Amino acid sequence: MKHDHTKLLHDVDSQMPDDETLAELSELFSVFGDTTRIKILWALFESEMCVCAIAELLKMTQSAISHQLKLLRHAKLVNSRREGKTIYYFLADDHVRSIINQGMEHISE
Amino acid sequence: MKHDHTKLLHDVDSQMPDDETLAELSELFSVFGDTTRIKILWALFESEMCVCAIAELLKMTQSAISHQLKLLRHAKLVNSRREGKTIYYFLADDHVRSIINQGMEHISE
DNA sequence: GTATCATATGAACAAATAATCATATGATAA
DNA sequence: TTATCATATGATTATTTGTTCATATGATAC
Repeated sequence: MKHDHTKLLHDVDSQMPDDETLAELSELFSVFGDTTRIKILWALFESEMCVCAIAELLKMTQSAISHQLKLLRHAKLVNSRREGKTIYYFLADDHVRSIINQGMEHISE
Repeated sequence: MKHDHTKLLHDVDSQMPDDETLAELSELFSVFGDTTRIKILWALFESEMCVCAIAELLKMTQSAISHQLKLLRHAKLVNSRREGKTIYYFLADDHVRSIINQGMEHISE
């Protein structure tokens, strides 16, 4: 007979957030799950930056950076402001820092 | 003339961790960036669980869960212990909770 | 208006990834 | 040892994802 764990399953399931929330959560983390985007976020720790500066920093095309910034914007991790032709990107809030800091703590052990 | 930002780039670059660290960091976050794995981790918040219980909880095959647990193990987010035929998985440390909590804070705004 | 700089975006393609299937390993009980 | 339960793993496949290329938009200067 296979072993039973219906009681445990019920307890655990009752604490589990709904699927939509968990999907949002994993989507958020997957935004952090790319080297290019992590580098962009880390750069913005120091200062707001325009797209072409980020591209130059990471030695990547403007297009690639722009595509990634779009994802970061949609995840509400960065915001932008226009100044003439230039668009400056900056961190949306402090969660970015704390999430990345927690991640750094984990890998530095 | 294109606009210049060599000074900024130098400053930002000097604060940037090395590529290897940033790669590790993004790999860590990409482990959180999947619904199945987030569900597994959330389940383990409540209690250690054996593989077949997790599979039953998430209504997925044992194989799929086992593959994901492997990734979680390699990221050092979970550990396991054997008890007879059964293998119990549990959270490796408290970073898992704090990272997920920070993520939850961000999406619930 | 035209030219140019800065950025955004759609399509296409290559690489990475998550689930499935079949099978292997490892432990226990008979 | 044979049968069974619990888990792991390799190969395959469908889907997702990141970059590139070409082009579009939007602002400024002339």
